[in-house]
Amino acid sequence: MAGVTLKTVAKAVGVSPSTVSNAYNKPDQLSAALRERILAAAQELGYAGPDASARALRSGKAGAVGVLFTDKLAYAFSDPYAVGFLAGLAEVAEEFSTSLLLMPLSSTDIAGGSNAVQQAAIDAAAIFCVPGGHPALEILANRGIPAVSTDRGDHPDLSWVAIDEVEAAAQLGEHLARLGHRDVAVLVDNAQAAGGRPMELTVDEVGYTDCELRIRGLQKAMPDARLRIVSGGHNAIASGLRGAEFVLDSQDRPTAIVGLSDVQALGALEAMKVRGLTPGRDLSLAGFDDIPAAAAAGLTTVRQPIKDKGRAVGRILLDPATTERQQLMPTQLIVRSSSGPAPRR
Amino acid sequence: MAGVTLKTVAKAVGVSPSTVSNAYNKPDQLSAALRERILAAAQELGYAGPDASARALRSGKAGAVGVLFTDKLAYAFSDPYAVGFLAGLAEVAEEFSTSLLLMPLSSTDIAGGSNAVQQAAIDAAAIFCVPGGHPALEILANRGIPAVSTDRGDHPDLSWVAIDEVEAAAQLGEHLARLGHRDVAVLVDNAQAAGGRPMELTVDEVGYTDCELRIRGLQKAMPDARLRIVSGGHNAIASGLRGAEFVLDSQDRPTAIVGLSDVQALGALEAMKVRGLTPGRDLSLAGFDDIPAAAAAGLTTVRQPIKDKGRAVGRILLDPATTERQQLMPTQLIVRSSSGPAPRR
DNA sequence: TCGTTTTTCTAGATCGATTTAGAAGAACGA
DNA sequence: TCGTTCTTCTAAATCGATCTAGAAAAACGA
Repeated sequence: MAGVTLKTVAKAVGVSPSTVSNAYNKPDQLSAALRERILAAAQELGYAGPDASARALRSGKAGAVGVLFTDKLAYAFSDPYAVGFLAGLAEVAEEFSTSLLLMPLSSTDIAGGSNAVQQAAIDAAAIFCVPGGHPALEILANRGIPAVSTDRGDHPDLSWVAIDEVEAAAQLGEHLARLGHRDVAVLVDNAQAAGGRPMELTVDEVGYTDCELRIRGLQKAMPDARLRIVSGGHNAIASGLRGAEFVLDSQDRPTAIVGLSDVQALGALEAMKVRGLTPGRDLSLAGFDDIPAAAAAGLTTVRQPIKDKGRAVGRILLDPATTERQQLMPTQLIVRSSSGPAPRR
Repeated sequence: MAGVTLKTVAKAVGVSPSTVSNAYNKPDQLSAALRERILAAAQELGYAGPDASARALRSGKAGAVGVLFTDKLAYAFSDPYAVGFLAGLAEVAEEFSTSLLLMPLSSTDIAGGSNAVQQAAIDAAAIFCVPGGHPALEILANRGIPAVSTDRGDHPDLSWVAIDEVEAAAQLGEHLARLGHRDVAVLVDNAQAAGGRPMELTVDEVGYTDCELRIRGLQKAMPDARLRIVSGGHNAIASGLRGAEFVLDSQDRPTAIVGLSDVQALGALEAMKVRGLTPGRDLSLAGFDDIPAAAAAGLTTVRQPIKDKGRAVGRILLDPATTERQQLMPTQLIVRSSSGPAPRR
């Protein structure tokens, strides 16, 4: 049963291996009758078609696109925003019958090379929300694998599909400033705080490029506001909850909380509920992304077209007809009931 | 820059290719000094480490697990239930630093072999909600790739992690029967109805194994009820909406609607809202899965431990210590406000 | 000091296909 | 009938590593 290769089939039929290969890959290179005969013999022998790895090696095409998907792969799926990106990407991948390879980014043994990013057989890669300077990015670059990022890089020849993070956050900041907010807590994703102990950070300690830019956008729009950057851990509802608790139970409570993702903001919403605080009245709350649950929760947020982002990344990676390798997607401030005028002191 | 291989590095350092290979894979097989020298030379030459495809070919390990993920890959991400499964699987994959290969199942050119399932370099596969008899399953079997399914198969040597679909559905059926329901519409995922035109089906026309079993469970629990099987298309909110519309606007409205997934049920909920129908009073509604949104919507449903399912599948595929290759997971009927007594005629 | 073990490294076969260049034969046009 | 083109098929090189068995050198024990 095992050990049946192209050669076995070729011998059985009495043709050359090349011909068997052609039977599978280039049907017009041999007579229909012979092809039938070969396929039948293959069936008989239990040959399941050309070996994937061998083909990949010889032809130089893996038939798969790698997805570098946030630090913790398992966390990625807890954010509908990330999932939306993946859905868009999958749509295009499906169209080009290409597989999607989700790679864990655990940075163990980077040098030794026993790393998924190092080992993965991929033709190209999509980089979603990976903190700048992550070793995996370097590995990818070293391997010479074309990549598209969801963050604008500084290299002019880097491909990306992104939003104007600074501008988008600035819009939100202006909205809050107009409402009179001068004391704002910002909830960010942070690996350091993942232990469970919420902590306050400086801008430079924020690892993720997009988060950093959003904070700068807020700062720009509300230059004389006090911005506290707080993290309760990875990007998840529980982290938002913890981060918000930390802030709400502190001596001087801010008048507004901004989650740099809706997921974080929804966590903060829970913390507010527990404390009997009404969003938009007692304290303003805003998020980022506009995931479906944000609408249901009445959350003010910044909408970005996430599925389109995924699709665009897919097109750049797979569709040769795509020439624009740097695409800026539109964003929109969505004002809902969770934001309101800052209460008087 | 390009064309740098093991050999190049070996020649540059003045050692054999085997030694360079060992420098990457078996550090204890050579002196630390030489290893340093080799790694340095590799760096210098721009060698990015052993080629993934070549390694996969020679060593027979691809370092990836395939995921056959529902018919339409893009649809899979619209159901939090499916995403939960993936999250659990990803967790285990990450632990074993194995990648996850999401394969599109579009069945084009199955015979020719230009198919993702045929071409994928994978060591094992997880089969999630793929209709029985799908050609991809046969391809997988032919290739001799070990697989774990989320449906119980009939072969005794097949691995699976599943729930007792019949029993789970029967519990829900009993609940509805006790409430006096005798006329129930069942919303199912169906590819035929994907065109946009909702349609009524027979049990045998339902493609998915799990759906079929759940219907049988309902039938078993409510033998003298009328069960109408209806589909509005693929598994998505919009399909549930369309299917429910079809049923609600028909001559004889049922007294209860069961979505065979929460996503479908949530779609039905929207259709009811539009028509001013209060779930649990005017008409009962139930789902399946217990996704987070179900709780928020007050949806009666059958809970299944989806993340654990994903984890269990991952363990069977990757952890040699796992011996139980067929695991039945528990389910639980969650009664919420969306189900109530059948109104008198 | 000599045999033995251990460490360090290498030669050559091999994994399973695809590709390139070209041979053999059939069909064709004049 | 002869040269040309087209179809159908093949031989041999190649993709880039890993593996097995074993050689050479170093370390060790008595």
